[in-house]
Amino acid sequence: MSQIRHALSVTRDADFAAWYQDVITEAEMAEESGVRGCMVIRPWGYGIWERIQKLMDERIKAAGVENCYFPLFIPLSFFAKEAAHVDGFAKEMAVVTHHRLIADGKGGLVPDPEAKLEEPLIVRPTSETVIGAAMSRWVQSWRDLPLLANQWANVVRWEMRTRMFLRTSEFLWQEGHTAHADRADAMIETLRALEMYRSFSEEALAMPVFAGEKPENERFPGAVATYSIEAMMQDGKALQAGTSHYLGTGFAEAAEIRYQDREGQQALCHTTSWGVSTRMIGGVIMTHGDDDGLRVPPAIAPQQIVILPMLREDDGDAALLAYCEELRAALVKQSALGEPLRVLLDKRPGKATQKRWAWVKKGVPLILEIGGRDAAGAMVSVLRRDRLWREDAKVNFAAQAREAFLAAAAAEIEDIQRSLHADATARRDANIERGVTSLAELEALFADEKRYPGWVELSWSRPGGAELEEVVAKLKALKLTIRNTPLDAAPATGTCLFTGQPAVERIFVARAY
RNA sequence: CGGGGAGUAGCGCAGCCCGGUAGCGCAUCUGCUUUGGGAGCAGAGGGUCGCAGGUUCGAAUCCUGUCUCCCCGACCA
Repeated sequence: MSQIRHALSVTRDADFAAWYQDVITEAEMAEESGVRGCMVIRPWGYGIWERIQKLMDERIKAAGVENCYFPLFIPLSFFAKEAAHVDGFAKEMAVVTHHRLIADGKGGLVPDPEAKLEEPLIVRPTSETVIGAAMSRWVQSWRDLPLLANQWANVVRWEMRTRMFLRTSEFLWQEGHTAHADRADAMIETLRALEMYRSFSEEALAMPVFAGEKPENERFPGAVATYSIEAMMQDGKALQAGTSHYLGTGFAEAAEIRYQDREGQQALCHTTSWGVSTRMIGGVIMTHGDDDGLRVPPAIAPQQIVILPMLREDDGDAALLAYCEELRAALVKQSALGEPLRVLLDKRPGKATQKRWAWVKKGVPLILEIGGRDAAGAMVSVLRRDRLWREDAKVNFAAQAREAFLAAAAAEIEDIQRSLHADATARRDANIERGVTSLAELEALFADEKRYPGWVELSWSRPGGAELEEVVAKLKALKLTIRNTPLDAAPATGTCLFTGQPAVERIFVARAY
């Protein structure tokens, strides 16, 4: 087994952070842009994002939410209206202060002091405030509610430390914003969005997650309650992959989103917001990637099957290409996961082996290498990306009769989707410790700096305020954070290992990205 | 924002300490031979050494500033 010559130069075991960077580079997903914290998303990475967009957008629309678009720039005064919101974002904001450049006399350009804006504009870090302003115009009567809006957009947060896809200064996302007549209706929407994210993550990304409520210290600035989906990466750390917030009436008060109820009284709306971003792609890399690069779940793979003709640059190529084209045509008539198969015939010149390793690193689910003998004998040579190596350390090609392969291809694509999800779920569940009942046990578990043991699920008394701050500080000493209170957890048992009070619920505790 | 490391050909790097006019591997191109599983040999092309100043007869190399990236911390829907 050790003779396997992997496609990447860094393994996950040797250096997980370097491996993550290497996958992104080698799979040609994204690259440096030269602008601090901002990345160029290359076709393969953007193709995955387009798949995520398409499948998520269908779910959003199915829930009756309509897409719209709001400005990139937000007047500073809009933002200043909700105090907690300002506090949460003030330190990481890009601000536009001028509208013109002039020559500095040294061959460069500087902002023209004469062209200073009356009121600075901030580049949106999130759009609650602008969308709130629109909602206050759109909502007049109880008949206008609920108001369900979403936008696909880019946002900017000037983070101190950035990592490709996981935390970039600019990122792409969708943000849903809704207004409701009362708390109950808004909570239903908040939890609907959370469940949409949970099922999307499991079904489309094949990434198992726990959906639950964040502790009060982790709430979105200005929110009354914040919910998240949390995924476990292969290094055992947690990734918050999506959030849904119940905002109460605070934002409605700031933006004056009011309606006249059935009794003729003015009332404040209850609002929600929810979003997922390009961070999900980082989650897919760290959930499914291996030492040969990315493995893309078929549901979000820009191409699910790549056909590589073994071109010889001779007279036989024409017949070989005709066979491959005919194979492609037969495949795209089939459907898997509810959509036609996405199949690419890679006719570019070059050696088939080199092209093969490029596709392996990109993680395309099925690779077909077709030579002259396959064409003559009505055969295909099939390589499953999720089962790349044989026991003897050779690449795991399976020679199959063309007809047999065609009959099974769609099922095989669906099997890869299932298999990636099953593997990720098994790995996650094997790395959750549930037997911790005291702080001393928790500390002992994380005592070894070299070996991070994964997540801990434990029971606590859900302290708040100063008492919670103490708990957070104790966990911080172990580099741990509270991820969420899973909605489907077993009932809490015993006493809280932090406060000694009777436990009321279970939480996940983990290191996080 | 603090500490550490780095920026030299498309990619990965050496050269820097001790200034003398640009090098290696992979990739690319050409030719020949191979080729059913990550080919071999020979030859060729490609770089204002991150950027801006300074010192010097001369700077990839020394000095100052600045931008960007990576790691650790702080911060962080």
